[in-house]
Amino acid sequence: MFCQVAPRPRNAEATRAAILTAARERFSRESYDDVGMRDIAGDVGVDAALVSRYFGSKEDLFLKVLEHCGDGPDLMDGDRATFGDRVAREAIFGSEHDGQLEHLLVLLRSIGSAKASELVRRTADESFFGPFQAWIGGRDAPVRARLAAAFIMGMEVSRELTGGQTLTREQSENMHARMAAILQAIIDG
Amino acid sequence: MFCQVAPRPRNAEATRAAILTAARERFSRESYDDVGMRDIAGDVGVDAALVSRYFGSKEDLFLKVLEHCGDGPDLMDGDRATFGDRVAREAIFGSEHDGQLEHLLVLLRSIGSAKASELVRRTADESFFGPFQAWIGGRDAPVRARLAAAFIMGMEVSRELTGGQTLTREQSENMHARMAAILQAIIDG
DNA sequence: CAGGCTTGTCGACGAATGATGACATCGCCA
DNA sequence: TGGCGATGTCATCATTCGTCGACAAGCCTG
Repeated sequence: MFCQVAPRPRNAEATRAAILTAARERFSRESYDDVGMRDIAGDVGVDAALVSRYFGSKEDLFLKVLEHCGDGPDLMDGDRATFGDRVAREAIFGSEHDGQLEHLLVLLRSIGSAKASELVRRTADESFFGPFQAWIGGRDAPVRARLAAAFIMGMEVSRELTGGQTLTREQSENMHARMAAILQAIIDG
Repeated sequence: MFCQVAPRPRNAEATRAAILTAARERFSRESYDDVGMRDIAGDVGVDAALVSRYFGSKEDLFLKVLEHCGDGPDLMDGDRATFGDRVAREAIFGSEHDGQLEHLLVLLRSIGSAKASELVRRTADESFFGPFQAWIGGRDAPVRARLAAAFIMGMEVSRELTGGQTLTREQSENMHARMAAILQAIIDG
């Protein structure tokens, strides 16, 4: 007996959106090089050729994902006085992919890939470093923005590298407090 | 007129060493996926098959590079009281590849690659996080080690992302001072 | 019901990659 | 000097990847 799956209802817009969502999830978990068109298509239950037809090249699709990522919640939304606490909480306790750092995660995953690095750099500049620096403001804003951004990104990298081993609850609280204080100090000038 | 290059003298050990050096330089500039056996062989002026014969698989070669990287100068060599200053100087002013951070650079380049991530994680753990944590010591050493490591790695990532645009001399000095202070504060407890 | 545009699948191509075994060439040693 | 092991090259394979054109199936309109 064959397990015949129900055919996807013919709806171009829905399919397009599903592909984009699947692509975003893939690109936030694996690097540009490791994500294949066939993988994305498989997640949606669609042929790989369709992905190419809807989004052009793989690079175009990746760019669309990067553009779309800016839609989510933003690090800079919220009270400035609690920035350190909020971001540290997200970076340390945040569930893996539903938070404000997903955009950053997509960028970090593919930072090493030669084919994607140009897009990654430009996007990071236009939709992260730039606005962040403007939001920080004050004396030495470019320097402080780089420091804060580096710390945040580094914590993501660290989580990736040491992903397996978790800290105790107490240690996590400790780390959160320290990270929040450092970040807030950078933000405040 | 053909430009006939002098044939490489037949010396297995020298060739092996040259391949390993070329591989280390490649892997510190490009990700695991972007580095091809033919690239490395080309740098040495040798056929790609020879690389396979000397080092087995590409993964084996990458592992050899990771092991060899530990030979260089270490972040933890030197006066503890000037750790922040030293590392910040290297991270901000350091020339690209000859410093103590080259090891870290190799790891960061290939952190996204699925084929290399297992080796990267293990190496980072064994030859960086572990010793670093032990070196830091004192209260909450695991937490402080993670924070310091994250900050250092984040600065490398930041340099990569914003590589094109340089800061003014004054801004760089400013950033160095801030980064050194933060790092030193973490180290000191 | 019939035509036609839309939506999706299938098979294949060309390029690039890591890897392998057969072959050529160098240098040492008897 | 003749031979033999060490050193290096060449051609090639199998696989994977992104992409493309031809074809099939579905849905709406007349």
